[in-house]
Amino acid sequence: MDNLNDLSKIGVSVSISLFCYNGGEKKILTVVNKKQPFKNALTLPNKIMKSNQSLEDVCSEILKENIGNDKIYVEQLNAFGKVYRHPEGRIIDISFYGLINSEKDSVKLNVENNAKFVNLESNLELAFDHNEMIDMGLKRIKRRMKYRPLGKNLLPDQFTMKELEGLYGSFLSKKFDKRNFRRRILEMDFLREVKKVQRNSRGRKAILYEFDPKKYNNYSKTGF
Amino acid sequence: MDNLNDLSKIGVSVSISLFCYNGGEKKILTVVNKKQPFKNALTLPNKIMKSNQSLEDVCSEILKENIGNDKIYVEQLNAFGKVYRHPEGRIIDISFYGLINSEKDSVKLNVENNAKFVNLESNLELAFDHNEMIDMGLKRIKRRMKYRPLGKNLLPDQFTMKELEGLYGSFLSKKFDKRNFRRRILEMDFLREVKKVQRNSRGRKAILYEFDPKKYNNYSKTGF
DNA sequence: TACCTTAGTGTTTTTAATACACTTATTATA
DNA sequence: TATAATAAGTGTATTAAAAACACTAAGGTA
Repeated sequence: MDNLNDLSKIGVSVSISLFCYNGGEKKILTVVNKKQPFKNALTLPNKIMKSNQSLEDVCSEILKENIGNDKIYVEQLNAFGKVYRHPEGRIIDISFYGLINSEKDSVKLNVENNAKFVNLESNLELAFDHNEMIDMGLKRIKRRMKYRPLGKNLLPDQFTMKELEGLYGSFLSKKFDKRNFRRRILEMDFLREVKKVQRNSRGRKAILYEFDPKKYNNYSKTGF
Repeated sequence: MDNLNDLSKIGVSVSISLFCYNGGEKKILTVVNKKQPFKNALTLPNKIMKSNQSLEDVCSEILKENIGNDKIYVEQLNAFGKVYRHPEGRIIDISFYGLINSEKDSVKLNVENNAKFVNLESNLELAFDHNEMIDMGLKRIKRRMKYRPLGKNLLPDQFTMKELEGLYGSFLSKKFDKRNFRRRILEMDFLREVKKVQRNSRGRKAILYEFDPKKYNNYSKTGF
């Protein structure tokens, strides 16, 4: 790379679409942009990569900075490299998505950055090409959950079948038949019963489940 | 990006795993590396990105340089960003894969680069993390062909059902039952009959098919 | 204790996937 | 020119998976 300096007027940034699912709602972590031309616009948390860092290092940094916790499941999505995608210069972005449960995972939102989880509604508008990144993240999750288990990172440690069904229904935009859903999930055999609890003020107690870590991880790697 | 210059001692390269399928064999385009420490080793064709280029522009450049034709189907695979992945400096690579049919698509192999298609055998060893890239490409193709049609870019314009079956069998490492395969493919309804031809020195004539471009493209976008 | 609310359960029907073997068309050659 | 050899093409029965569907059980409240 004799001429790396000439060629390297390209900055590399990493951004994360950090999804969370709370109270039946899909949310995403946003920060407020500090610079013109998108000053005060919402963006995905992101950071310029430094030459001594790996992509995962930058993810860690972004997560620590914005939620004070980098023990979060992330996966690479896509590189965004259009020439004029960033108004301040030539910056390509390697986009990741992550999954979090904001009760179970410790989260200290960075006040300075105005970090917050906002509802994933269709009218949510982020600066740059960040909407595209979210869409890609959602698509990836949708596809992934058809052949791998999902929930460990998005749900609390223990949950009812109805809550799991709600999660699947929410991400797949689909209403499940609860009998068929329950049967299919239980056949996959990665859940174990914990106990029964009252989930609502009245009505029958629901069975609480948790993921069997070994089985969950196996399926997570190899798919069904 | 006040400090883009400090931070930007990261080079960005693009590489392509260009797959081709000829005579029942999967092949991949390789070039011979010219610099130490991997001098003379086989690598994937790749190029440093310049700041006025998009990722796709670099792909075009790589393709033109090595096969003299950039009208090739490519899709982004993954960014590779380990700190020491490249011995000459800090370079992250955005890896693409592509599909080509070397009869139908015009190909002028770059002699200077020693560009050639080599058989995809398990003992093929490339420099850098390029084997990882190929593996990822193959996995992606495998997954993709389960819910989208495949073949348009890898087969000649007209082909027999047996040839299509061979392609699927080769990429999925699976032997198909020819009756079931034929039924499934024809039900998907993206092929049309052209005529019958003698494919071998003897035996019954085979039906030649071609892809119906509209239907193929629809399924290609939306999946089955 | 009756009634309202929520959780949990089985069976039937439909659809998709798999397994399986012979017939037809054509060429080579006896 | 008949026949043996080769390759292409075809249909049905079985099995497995997905979808449709409605009642019973448990607990709280009035």
